[in-house]
Amino acid sequence: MARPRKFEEERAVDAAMQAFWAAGYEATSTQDLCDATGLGRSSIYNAFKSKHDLFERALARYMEHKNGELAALLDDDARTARQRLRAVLQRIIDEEFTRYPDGRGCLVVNAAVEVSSHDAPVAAALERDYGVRLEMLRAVIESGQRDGDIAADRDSRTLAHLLIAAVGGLRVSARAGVDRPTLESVADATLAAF
Amino acid sequence: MARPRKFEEERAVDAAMQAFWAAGYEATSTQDLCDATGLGRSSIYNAFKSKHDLFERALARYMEHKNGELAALLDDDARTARQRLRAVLQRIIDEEFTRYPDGRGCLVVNAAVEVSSHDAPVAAALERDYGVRLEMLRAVIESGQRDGDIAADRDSRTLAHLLIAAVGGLRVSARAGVDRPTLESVADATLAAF
DNA sequence: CCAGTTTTGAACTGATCAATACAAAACGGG
DNA sequence: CCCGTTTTGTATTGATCAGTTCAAAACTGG
Repeated sequence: MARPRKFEEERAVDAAMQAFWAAGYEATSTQDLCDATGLGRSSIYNAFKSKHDLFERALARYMEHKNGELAALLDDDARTARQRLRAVLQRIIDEEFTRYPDGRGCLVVNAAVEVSSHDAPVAAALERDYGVRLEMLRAVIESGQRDGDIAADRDSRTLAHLLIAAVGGLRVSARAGVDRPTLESVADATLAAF
Repeated sequence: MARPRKFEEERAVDAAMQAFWAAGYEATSTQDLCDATGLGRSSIYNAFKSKHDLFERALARYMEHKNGELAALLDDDARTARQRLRAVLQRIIDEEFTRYPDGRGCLVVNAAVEVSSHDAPVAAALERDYGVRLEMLRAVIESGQRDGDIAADRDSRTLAHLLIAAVGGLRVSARAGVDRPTLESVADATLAAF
């Protein structure tokens, strides 16, 4: 064959993801991507078509990772459906204030706001990802409705959409400077709609 | 004195606001600002310190305008408090799908997500603006509680925070591709928490 | 150890970035 | 009408932008 690649493509995508996540798409230069990945420009442009292509890969990887975390949160058999939904909201708050205290937020939300309207492939990826999360949440909500934990007369799809919107709302509010105890009371109040 | 300015500063800020709103802060170049305002570079840099300064002015103007619209919506004496809150959510949906069908969304949300974490003065402006909206909504919610329209045992501040979060959530969901009827049912479901 | 293929680093592309320099043009008070 | 001030258009700054070129280095199957 030939000379093997010295880096793992996944590691590079991970590093690029961190860069895009921390600074946004436009504000991340190709030089930033070289620094973040530790690769030269040739290596990056050899492995990926363009900055945009690398962003799509980074976004897809983020979605994969975060949806795995969401599935794990929703799989907790020790909790009621309602408690699981509350745990999802709590996770968002923990991310915004503890896990990522630098204010980077969520790459999916950032991409939806910063790039989706100017970028059809990214918009399509976001729409697909939304559908995945919707189905995960709908399944949990319906199980809660069977258990009598969540009002059975409400449309489970609508409630799933509502929970996703609540996640987005918490994230935007956190970026606007709302403090943690306030967001926790907002999360509690949100569940009153379920 | 001397030669008078041929343009009105407010008009220039308005035009810049449109540009930032449509494309985002990073993606708007100073040339774009010249094109949008119809001014030369010298005129812009003579009237404003920098691109960043012009952005702050544009953001402030946006907030002023939008908060005026919000006040008008909340002042409708013919509606109950709950109906006014629903009208606020409906306005967001109408903006996202009808008024601004190009997907530009809300400049405040865009700024919160794209720039606030890297930009202290913008973050401070967003925080102040949040406080203004919070007080307007809290006043309406408390009047609804006096009328028996909104459950009086809930904390009015928390409900106001919740409504602002709902606005942010609707906007993010709209950017992620959720359709209009779905968002309207989400808006209805949100009010079940009040 | 060599032929053939791929990766890599460094230099470089033209374009565009935000911002400035400077002089000519345009004005108002006297 | 003209002096002093401000605005404006043009040209330009050095830096950085995303992306390419190209040859040397690195590797593997034979």
